[in-house]
Amino acid sequence: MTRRDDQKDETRARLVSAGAAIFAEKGVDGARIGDIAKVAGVAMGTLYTHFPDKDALFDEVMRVGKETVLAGLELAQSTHADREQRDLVAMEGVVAFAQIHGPLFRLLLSRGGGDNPVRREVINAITDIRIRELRLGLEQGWARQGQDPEFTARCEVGAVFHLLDWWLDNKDRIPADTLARRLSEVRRWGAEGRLDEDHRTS
Amino acid sequence: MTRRDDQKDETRARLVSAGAAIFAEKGVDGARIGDIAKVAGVAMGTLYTHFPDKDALFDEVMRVGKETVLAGLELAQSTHADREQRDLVAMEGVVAFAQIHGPLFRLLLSRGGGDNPVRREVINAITDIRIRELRLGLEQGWARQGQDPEFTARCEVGAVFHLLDWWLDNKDRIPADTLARRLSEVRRWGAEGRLDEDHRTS
Amino acid sequence: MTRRDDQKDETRARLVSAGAAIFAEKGVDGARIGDIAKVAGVAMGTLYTHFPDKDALFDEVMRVGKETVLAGLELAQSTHADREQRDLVAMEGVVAFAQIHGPLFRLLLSRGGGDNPVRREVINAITDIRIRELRLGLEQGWARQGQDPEFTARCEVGAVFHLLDWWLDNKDRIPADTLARRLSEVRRWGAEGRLDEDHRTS
Amino acid sequence: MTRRDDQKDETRARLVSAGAAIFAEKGVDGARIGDIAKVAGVAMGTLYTHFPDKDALFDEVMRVGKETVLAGLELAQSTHADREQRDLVAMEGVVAFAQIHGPLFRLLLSRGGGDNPVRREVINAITDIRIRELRLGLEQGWARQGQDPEFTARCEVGAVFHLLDWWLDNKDRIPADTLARRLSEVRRWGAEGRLDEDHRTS
DNA sequence: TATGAATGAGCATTCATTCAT
DNA sequence: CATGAATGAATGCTCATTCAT
Repeated sequence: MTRRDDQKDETRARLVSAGAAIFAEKGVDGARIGDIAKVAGVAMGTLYTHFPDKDALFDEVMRVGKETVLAGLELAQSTHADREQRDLVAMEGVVAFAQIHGPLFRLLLSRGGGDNPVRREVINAITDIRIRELRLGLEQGWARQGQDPEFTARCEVGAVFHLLDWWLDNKDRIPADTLARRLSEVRRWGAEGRLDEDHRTS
Repeated sequence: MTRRDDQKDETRARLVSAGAAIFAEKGVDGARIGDIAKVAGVAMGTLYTHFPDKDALFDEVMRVGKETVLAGLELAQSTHADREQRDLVAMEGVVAFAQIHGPLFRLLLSRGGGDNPVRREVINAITDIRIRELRLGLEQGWARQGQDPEFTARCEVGAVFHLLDWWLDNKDRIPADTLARRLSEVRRWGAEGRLDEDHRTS
Repeated sequence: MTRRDDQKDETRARLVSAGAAIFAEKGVDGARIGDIAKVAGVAMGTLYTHFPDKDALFDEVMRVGKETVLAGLELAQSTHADREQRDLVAMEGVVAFAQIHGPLFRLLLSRGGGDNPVRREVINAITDIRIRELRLGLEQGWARQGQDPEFTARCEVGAVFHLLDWWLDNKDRIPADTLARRLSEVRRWGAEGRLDEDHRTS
Repeated sequence: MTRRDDQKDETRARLVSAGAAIFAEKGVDGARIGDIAKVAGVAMGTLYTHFPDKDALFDEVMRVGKETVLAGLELAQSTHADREQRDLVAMEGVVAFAQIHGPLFRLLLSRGGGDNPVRREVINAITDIRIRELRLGLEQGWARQGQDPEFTARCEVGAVFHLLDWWLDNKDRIPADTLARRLSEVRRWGAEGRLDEDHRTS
């Protein structure tokens, strides 16, 4: 890869990043190409040497966001053998993502972005991971019997994302690590019907 | 109130209704004044004899939506003396609202509408009602001890709205009354830590 | 004439008066029918029961203004036998008109009103009166010999109207009666080439 | 300054020029952006890459007009040492300006343009130049004693501009050079109270 | 490839005029 | 006749997209 290709990729990445910021703040229809270019530090025309039009940039922003989120989740899944630890790490990961990429988090996972299909894909992917876990739990006996794994999973996802959305505007109310711990407790209570002594909310 | 004033109010109401439909479908920036006028069955100029501009119509749509939602909730609160019954009626009400005003529900309560302050007001108002209930429950002993009422309430609200949002695209999966029952179970489990035998999910 | 006709004429007169004010302030294109109706204290539709359209109202405003100005001038002409007295009265009349109908004065006689034909008619009528006087003066020997009456008349008219226009924004600089006296001196100097001792500027 | 910047300036200049023509003909409110763009030979949107809105273009038209007029006047002032010659050159200059930029002349100096502040600035600037000359004349003895320089100057300006305005519609009545000569005679008579033999109107 | 001036279709908004009451 | 809500053509302005440099 030549220096020129590097620069091209760099410019493209900055456009995607700027697009994420502006799309997240204003929505697709509210976003201005000129604003995105300005934030990216390039001329408006440059955007069109990398993407055919506004919608293509938006799609790319969503695609990159999706990959980032799913990669993070996969990492959290693969890290620990212990279930409770793994859950906690997963929640810490999602809290960190929300903290770092606030607007992108909202675009992808809470509100914003409207009916975008990629948004559904991400949420479904996350939900499916949890559904599989819960099914395994029912088999292995650690999951609360009688529950519908899909229903439980969607409740969890809704609760977690809604709380993170609220937290983004109220970060001073709860520290990030406390929030992650509480979220993993919520999930355990919903999934297993018990709270581990060590992590019980004081 | 003369016949003429009646007609004026009627026209205004049709504009708000049409605005709700179009704004909910396309968002503020995506909505076209011409589409709203067409749906309302009036000329484009008519909109401007009732509202100074597009944003003012949007604000009014949100305001009316907020009042409708809160009025329905208050009604559900005041109806039954028995807590479980009251909860079920409340969930039936919110399911019915989502079913009838699908797009408006999303605009006000799930995604869409972006950062609108009225949206926050509605969600906070609903959350506050639940927080007060939970505090009462802690005093009266029926609520699960050790919980943070605000945290529980936000989890519930997130779970319920997320599920309703999902259900709007998957109505064939669960009948409305079953959904309402399950939602009230979710809330009971989260708040009280028990499930009544009669309503346990099969 | 019945009471109803009286009222009709009254309404019409108020529309013309309001039109004069708004047209003078904003010009024909800048004037808003709604503003004129508001100033006249009637509904917008009422305007159209008296005049076919905006231009017709403007024409009427100009026509009435022209008649008022010319009637005042004719009055001043016919009042006094003595030439100097007559001139002074004429200037006093035009100063009074500018003072009372400031905006209308500008519309008709100085700036504003654009290329309106009535405006030209008024100015030409006023100029013609003076041209006839000057021709008489050349015959009778009191007018400065060698002058072109038309040229002199136009200079006088331009000077007088320009000064009045300036005075309207600077009424505190010169009292109305002093202004009228000075204007008649200017005209005498231009026409006769002499200043009467009694009226010389102090 | 690159070729590209040159083109941008060229476009801007054409917009100002076209704006002058259309504004002068129709007034600010009567002017159509589409007409200005058509005359300038550019697309409507181009106007907005150079000026924020219609009023800003109008302001620029007036500003450029003011500079042009004042530059011409200054040039005439500085050219000749002899007072009578200088006056004649000044009048020839203003007649030429009216002849070449007829509508702009009216916009800036006679009627049109309404209450525009730049219009006042130009007229006041021109008047002030003459006031200073007359004060000098009173000191040096060549000006008619007993006059108020400000009053005289305003009369002159009014007379000259009114005659030029009339002349624009009646160019066949008087040749341009004769007009300039007569205007300078008018000014000399008003200011000095004498007419030079050589230039006396035949 | 990068630029940004130019483009022009698209849109929100205005406002003279109409007409049912 | 008076009213003012409704009308819709006209207009100013926006902004995604193009293209000459």
